[in-house]
Amino acid sequence: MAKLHTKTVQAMVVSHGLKMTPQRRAIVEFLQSAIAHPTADEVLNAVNRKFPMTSRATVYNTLNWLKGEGMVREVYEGGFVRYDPNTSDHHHFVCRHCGKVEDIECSSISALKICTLPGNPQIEGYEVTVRGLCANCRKKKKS
Amino acid sequence: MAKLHTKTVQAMVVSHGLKMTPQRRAIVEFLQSAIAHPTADEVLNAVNRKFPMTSRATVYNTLNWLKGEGMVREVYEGGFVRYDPNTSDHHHFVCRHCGKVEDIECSSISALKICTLPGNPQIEGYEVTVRGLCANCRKKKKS
DNA sequence: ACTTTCATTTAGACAGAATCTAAAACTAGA
DNA sequence: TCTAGTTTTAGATTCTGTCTAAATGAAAGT
Repeated sequence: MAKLHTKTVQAMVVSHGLKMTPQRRAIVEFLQSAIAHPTADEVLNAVNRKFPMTSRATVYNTLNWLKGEGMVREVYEGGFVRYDPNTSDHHHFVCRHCGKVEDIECSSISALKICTLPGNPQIEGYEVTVRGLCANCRKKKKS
Repeated sequence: MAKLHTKTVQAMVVSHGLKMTPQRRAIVEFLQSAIAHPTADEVLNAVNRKFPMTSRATVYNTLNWLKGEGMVREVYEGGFVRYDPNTSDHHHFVCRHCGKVEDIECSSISALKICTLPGNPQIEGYEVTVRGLCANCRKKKKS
């Protein structure tokens, strides 16, 4: 599964009869370069550094569209909605102390065996949130 | 681990030098009887049916206190914060069609083996969100 | 049962996040 | 270049959640 890519977005935009704009491009590019999981506000600030007049509405429209197309994931942790540009199958680690959200490769976790669930729903996937103390906070606590 | 229980809450309240009020009781009772995972607003509406003057602040205060005491869990799905009165260790199933959130017993899922994560953080627990089509939506799609 | 104390409730103000609107600007294709 | 139709923008609006100060009410002692 591909990570968020400008070309992919461009193609997606065109195939939907939409238009590629500098703002959309800037949003996508920021998301690509983001190491962490930015909030909508962080995206807005970042894009504003490039296009000082970008409005909140544009950022939300674009994020929601990307979400709808499955090109970003929404992650809610510590009372904030964050956007995750990594759409490849993966899980999350959340630090209970600093609140940081880190990606976990699928391969770091054993596959889940899900037995029959009540009602027998159709299972399409799953994601795991691991909680604990991140390396940094762990070190700080010790010293 | 116990589910939310009026007696437990009563004891907890007293042991903290707090006071048991009809509003708190109504909130707890509604959470107990809730099959689904109500939003703060749904709690407010439900409690207002019994005590028409209950204010938003009271509901949030109580929910936050219960959360702080570990007597309810916060769950975020479909853009909404929900409250889960089931504090026993369990996971969630989310229907991609109707958005319903259902509890999954721990025993329905095989234990996870988490290999060494980058940075070697201290792992304290994990929760799983299974996604798919619930029994109801599955039936409707077929017909 | 009465009083006192102090937590709690209330309504409404407030703050922040997200959505909506209508007019202006722009993209992309002809 | 021109045009049609999408997108952007600023600001208004809505919604969630928090805060405040005044009024209320629970619980313990009398």
